[in-house]
Amino acid sequence: MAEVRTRFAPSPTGYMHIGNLRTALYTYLLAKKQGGKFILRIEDTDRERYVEGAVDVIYKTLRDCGLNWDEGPDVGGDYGPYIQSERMGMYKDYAEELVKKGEAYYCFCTKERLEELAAVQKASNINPMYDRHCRHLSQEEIDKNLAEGVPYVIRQAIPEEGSTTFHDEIYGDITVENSILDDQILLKTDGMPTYNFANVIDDHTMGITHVVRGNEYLSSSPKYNLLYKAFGWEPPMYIHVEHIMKDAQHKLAKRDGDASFQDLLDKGYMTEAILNYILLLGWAPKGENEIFSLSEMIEAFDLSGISKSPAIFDPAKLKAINAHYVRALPLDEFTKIAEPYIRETCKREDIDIGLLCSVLQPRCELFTDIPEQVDFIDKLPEYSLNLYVNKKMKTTLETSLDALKKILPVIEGISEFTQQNVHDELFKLIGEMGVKNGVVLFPLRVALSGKQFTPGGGVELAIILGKEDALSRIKKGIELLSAAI
RNA sequence: GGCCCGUUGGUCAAGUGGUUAAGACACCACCCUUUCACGGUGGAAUCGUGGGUUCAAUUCCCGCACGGGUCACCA
Repeated sequence: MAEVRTRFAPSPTGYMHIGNLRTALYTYLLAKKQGGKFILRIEDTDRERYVEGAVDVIYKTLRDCGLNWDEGPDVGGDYGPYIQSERMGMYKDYAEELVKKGEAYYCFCTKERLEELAAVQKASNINPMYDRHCRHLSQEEIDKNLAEGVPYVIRQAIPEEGSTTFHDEIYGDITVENSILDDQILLKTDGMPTYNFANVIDDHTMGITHVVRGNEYLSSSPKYNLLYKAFGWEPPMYIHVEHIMKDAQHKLAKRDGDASFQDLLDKGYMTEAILNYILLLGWAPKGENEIFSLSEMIEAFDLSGISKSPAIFDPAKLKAINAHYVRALPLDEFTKIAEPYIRETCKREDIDIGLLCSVLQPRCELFTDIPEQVDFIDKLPEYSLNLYVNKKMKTTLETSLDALKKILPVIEGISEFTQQNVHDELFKLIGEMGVKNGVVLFPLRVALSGKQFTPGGGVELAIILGKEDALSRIKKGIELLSAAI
């Protein structure tokens, strides 16, 4: 079997939708799984939509994700150029070849006539389709128009009868009647190919064997097949993938705020987690494992796992996967990434970042949550005394006050303020008091942080804050509780 | 509207002509614990609907409903 060649062919919009990224991922995996080539082609035939710097967004996203291409605009290859606008010369020739074969024809219809036609069809409840007015023009008329420089397009001559079947690897054989297929435009008035035409030419001339693309192309695939047939070419294998939805009836769209790779990055998700999650959105592994590195994905990926129905994007699951990756990070790496987030709200220089990170990591799902988690360190927030009351711990305002009063001299008495010493002394106190750990440690944690949830327990917080600050916060707690009781 | 595609717990989903219908996330309970989290154990929760075929249908066929896609000189 010939070498597998797949391609990712985005148009440069400056925005990488995660649905597109997922398509790129599947395309990449499909090629790599079979030791084939993954090709990047930029489809920029729409000049009006050109966005400065958009190609770089594509490069950067793909590279960050590790989806490195074997051939492409910047790395070259034997099938270039890899930017559609640089391949302009060839499309016209191919279109004219089709005209000669009788598989396509010149159309001189004006925009006005087309609009009128569409209006009439719509009014009479007929499906809007080109009426093939120019399909039967005499050669004299055609030559005359051409000679006079009348603007024209080239349209595909769809067979007037019969049906067309194409095969999709996910959906199987799909058959449609030719009578419902429009004589679509192949070459525009400006000489540029339409997407549908350029795609076929490019895929064929680049030797693409498998086409992975969004489900929206399912309906136009018969026309693609007819085009391949008209040229006498072998069509590629088609793999159509369903959309990623925001909910049951809406696709995940730009305005939803988390539709692009960059949006997700901005929200604090890790690249590996995003890639891992989108892999699972529309593809199911054979085993029970759901966590995959890129190389593991290549190993595990197969077409049979691709879903036929749309998948709803679930931020909760993404977050869970992200948490998995955060926890799997070596501590020093976690620290490196977490520090800037910590510094957003915690400016104190005298704290032990290493200790803070070691307790923070298991409680961190998203890096962007960190600023809020550590904001109590610089300044004790105002807090509700209700925090001291915990049914399960059996703590009340009274027991908390009592505990804090007993903790105070113990902390004061520790000369070498280390985690070990603080731990030992407090547990000695707990032993003397004959109570459960929580009765002492729970109020301590509250007094030190003023928060319900904290990175670490009372001992760790005391060390992070330092003896002096810890003492003043305990005193503050005693003061508040005394006043309330 | 025509045509095409789809429909298994709240979400992602595996799977089968006879199964206790996997697993993950979320949820609930309990355990562990220095709170929360992490970890562990357990729980609740699913085959859209109506017909047919069959000894047997979630699985095969048809209709219906619902959802999506598409019908551009956009890609």
